Amino acid sequence: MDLYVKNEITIGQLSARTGVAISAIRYYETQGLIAPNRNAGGQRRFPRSDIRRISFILICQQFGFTLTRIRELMLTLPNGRTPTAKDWAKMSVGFRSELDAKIHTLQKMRDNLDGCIGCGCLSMENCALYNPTDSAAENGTGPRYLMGDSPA
Amino acid sequence: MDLYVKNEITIGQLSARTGVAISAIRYYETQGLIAPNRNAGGQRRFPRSDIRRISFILICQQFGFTLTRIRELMLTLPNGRTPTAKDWAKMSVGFRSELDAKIHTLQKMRDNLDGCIGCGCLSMENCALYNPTDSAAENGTGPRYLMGDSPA
DNA sequence: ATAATTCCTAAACCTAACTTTAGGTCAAGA
DNA sequence: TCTTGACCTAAAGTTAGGTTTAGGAATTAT
Repeated sequence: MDLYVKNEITIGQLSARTGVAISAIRYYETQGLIAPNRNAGGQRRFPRSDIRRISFILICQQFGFTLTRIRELMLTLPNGRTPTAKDWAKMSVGFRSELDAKIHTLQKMRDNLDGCIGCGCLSMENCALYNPTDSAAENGTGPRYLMGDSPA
Repeated sequence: MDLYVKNEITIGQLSARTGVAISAIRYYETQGLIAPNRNAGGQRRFPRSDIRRISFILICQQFGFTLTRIRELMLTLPNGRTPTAKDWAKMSVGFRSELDAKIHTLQKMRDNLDGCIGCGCLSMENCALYNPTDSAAENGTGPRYLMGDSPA
């Protein structure tokens, strides 16, 4: 009755719908990523919109975001009421460009790696693409050219 | 003298060139990702090609590979001699398509997420894009539509 | 009404990927 | 030579992101 009237789901149902383990869902709660209600008996009852929240978490993880960062992102969503399209859109300002940047970086790395493998520079002492004149040391740390710096 | 003749670098130099902490480099050795030589005094001496190996590790990590997987990938590289272009190319068979697939997945997620945010479906009960007729439960677990399944 | 499920908490445990610490050794330059 | 900075090992500690266990309470099915 409770479930029907309030249109809420149990932790088992949320787990089945998202593929996320019950223990993980409880863990997400401890990390402030979701905040389910409780029924009279103390059991968790989740709004259906939490299926979307969980999906969002999974997607963000694929992009390499930590749970801490994901919580920050979701903090801009309303706490009491169900988020509207406007709420999500507001949150996604800047987020979309973060995703774009991440994809861009990966593409760049893939292409450079591809180029380097093609010419053998990943294995050779003097590769114009990767490290011309072997002077990269002066420019600081990191695999700078493959990561995005231009070999000046 | 040793360094000049053998053209090897110290762990501090490798750290400076890659931006990877000395402790991490030692850790990579325990994990079988690199296998430096030792000088008479027992100190590590790295071939310059290990700069590329470290760069490769960093790139793979950005793509979400574990060190275990990365070690597997690099196992196809020769152990004794410096890898040639052909060696790297051989290793990259299949690898390139893994990278492509990863990028593809992220693009798909970004686009679907974008669409969902645009129409508000991440917050609404009945969204044709995300979960038509709310019957996704029958199709198994996971945030299936956002992750790639088509909504039938 | 009772049995089988599902759920609860708290605390311990786990893996990956490192870092820190402690107590020394090696190497390079003045 | 001697001193200072770089390096060594082994072992313990750390953080993220969970899972497992133990002991019990709530719910659902028969």
